[in-house]
Amino acid sequence: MSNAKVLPLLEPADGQGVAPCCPPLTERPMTAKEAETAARMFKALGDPVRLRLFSAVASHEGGEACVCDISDVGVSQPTVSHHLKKLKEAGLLTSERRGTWVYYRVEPSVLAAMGKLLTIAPAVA
Amino acid sequence: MSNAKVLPLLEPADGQGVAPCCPPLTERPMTAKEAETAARMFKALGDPVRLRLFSAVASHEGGEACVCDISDVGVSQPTVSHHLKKLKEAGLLTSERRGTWVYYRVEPSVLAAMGKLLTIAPAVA
DNA sequence: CACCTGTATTGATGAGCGTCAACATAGACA
DNA sequence: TGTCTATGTTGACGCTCATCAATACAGGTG
Repeated sequence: MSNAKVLPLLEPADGQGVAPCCPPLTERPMTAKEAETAARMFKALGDPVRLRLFSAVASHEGGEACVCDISDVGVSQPTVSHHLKKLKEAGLLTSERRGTWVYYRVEPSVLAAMGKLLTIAPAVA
Repeated sequence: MSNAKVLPLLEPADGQGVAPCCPPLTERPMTAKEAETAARMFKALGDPVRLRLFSAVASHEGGEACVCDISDVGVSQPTVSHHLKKLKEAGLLTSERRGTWVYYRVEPSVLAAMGKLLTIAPAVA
């Protein structure tokens, strides 16, 4: 149960498209269901410690990092583990155990989807 | 005290640039202070009701909306007012009273800054 | 002035969250 | 097997938050 897909925030992106959960925030008012989905992602990044952990993973070589590489954020080890779990449950990270260490990696499609959410002009095709 | 700048999330953008609070999440690990700042914005959008309110304002004609236009989100009027205040405190919205009604409008530079935070490739100049 | 509508504030309540110490689990190695 | 390191889980504590009813405030109209 390492890379469990906990939330269907967005489809696995069949070809190369991103298949975001919702249109840009500025395109039309979000429905309740869309907001529920998208808010989970924003909420996951709404904690300073989680944001640092996520940034540490995202900026690490190869887009992945061992827990031991990123756990210097000023909180205890159980708290780090707890936050990484939250990021995983939000669909922002995946994890994989390799020997003694557990490596976390970003879900690039989610990052792109969130970026599109904040797009100003939809630029209709 | 209508358009009070509550948080110095980003500079007023002198020329036309955005002057974001922090580099893209993927560029390098965020510092504690950067994370504190950016997390406030994400946290503000981390509630479904607030996300709907923000989207309603952002997608409304002219980028602004009267409270009466967007308060149909399934919660009481005081709760709507409370969430709009939170969005304002996070620097995502500004408000202005015009006669009987209060109009909220998005801070476009903040939207752009958040979008840049989620940029995948920094595309070094 | 009084009255009405739109919006904000107050105070209370219950749920959720961030944090830690203690403990548990997984894998490597001898 | 036992032991060590890395990571996850449990349980508890205090704090924050989302929500509402009641109330207050602002501005318009009569």
